[in-house]
Amino acid sequence: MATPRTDPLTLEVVELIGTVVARYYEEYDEAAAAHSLTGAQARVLGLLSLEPMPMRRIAQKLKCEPSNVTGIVDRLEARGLVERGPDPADRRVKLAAPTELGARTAHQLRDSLTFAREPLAGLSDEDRRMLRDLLRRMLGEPGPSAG
Amino acid sequence: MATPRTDPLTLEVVELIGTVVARYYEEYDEAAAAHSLTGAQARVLGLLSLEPMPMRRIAQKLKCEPSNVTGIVDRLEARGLVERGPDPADRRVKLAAPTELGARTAHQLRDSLTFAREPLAGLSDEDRRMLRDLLRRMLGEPGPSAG
DNA sequence: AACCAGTTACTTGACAATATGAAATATTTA
DNA sequence: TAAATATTTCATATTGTCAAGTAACTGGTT
Repeated sequence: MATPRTDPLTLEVVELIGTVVARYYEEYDEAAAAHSLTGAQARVLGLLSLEPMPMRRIAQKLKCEPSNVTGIVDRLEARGLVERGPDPADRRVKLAAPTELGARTAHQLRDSLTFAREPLAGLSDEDRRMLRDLLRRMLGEPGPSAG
Repeated sequence: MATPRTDPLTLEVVELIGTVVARYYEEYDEAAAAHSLTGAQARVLGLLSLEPMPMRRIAQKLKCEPSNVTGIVDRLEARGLVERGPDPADRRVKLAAPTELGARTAHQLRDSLTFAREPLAGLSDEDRRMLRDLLRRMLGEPGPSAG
């Protein structure tokens, strides 16, 4: 296990990633707050705006207990952003889906995530491609060349 | 406002960063849980292991209300990981510092953050330098060439 | 020096949101 | 029928905000 724990270059990259993570969360919560949503609520609403899904799957995506999702969806439903409907294939399951208002809110939320866009605007296309490839390799994703 | 919201390359990089963020938090919380610490507790302990500081400064670093820090440090103190001491220069201030056990725990925690190291191990030195420079520019940091 | 107003640091209390885990209900599956 | 699954409810802990309270510092005045 000769992992290079003290390699200064690695440490610096780790710290930079930590900064990226912190700023990402900060901006995400700010954007959510601008719509009077908590971070968790915004995340669930964003998930559902891509695709309605059962409560259990939300819990899996969020990596939390299903009982926790009940409360979050309750609050979103109370605000008219999400609706619970039956699953025709399984009467135990409840499918959560955004209302029209919820879909609009999710769209606005996505638009207001400036962090993603603005700093990247400072990079050239070439830079962005490079960054994409490095992140892909870091995450162990195959990338299109392997597909 | 001609922000390129739909530029596919930008969107992909944004999504990759989102994945990095998610994995970072996941591993951080796992590492913390392995020491029976919550994420917030681990973050505060990590902060203090770099440098003891007043309660207020912890709140600033965490971007939360000082009253919140009181509870987190209370719990860390109850477990013998952190101690509150007086600030000789200002008797209103309480300096939080890790105990020896706390310092050891923080060190182990840092060591178990494999996400930081392992994926980076898949990158060459050249790659890491490139990633560092791109992240730096993305974050609007000057970098050493400007220092 | 003493005093007083305003500010600052921290804590406490009330409350909401998030999170877990155990137990209950309804439904599906074998 | 028995076991497993999806969801909810309840008890409880943590995290977070805000308002109020206490202690201590600061600056300006005598």
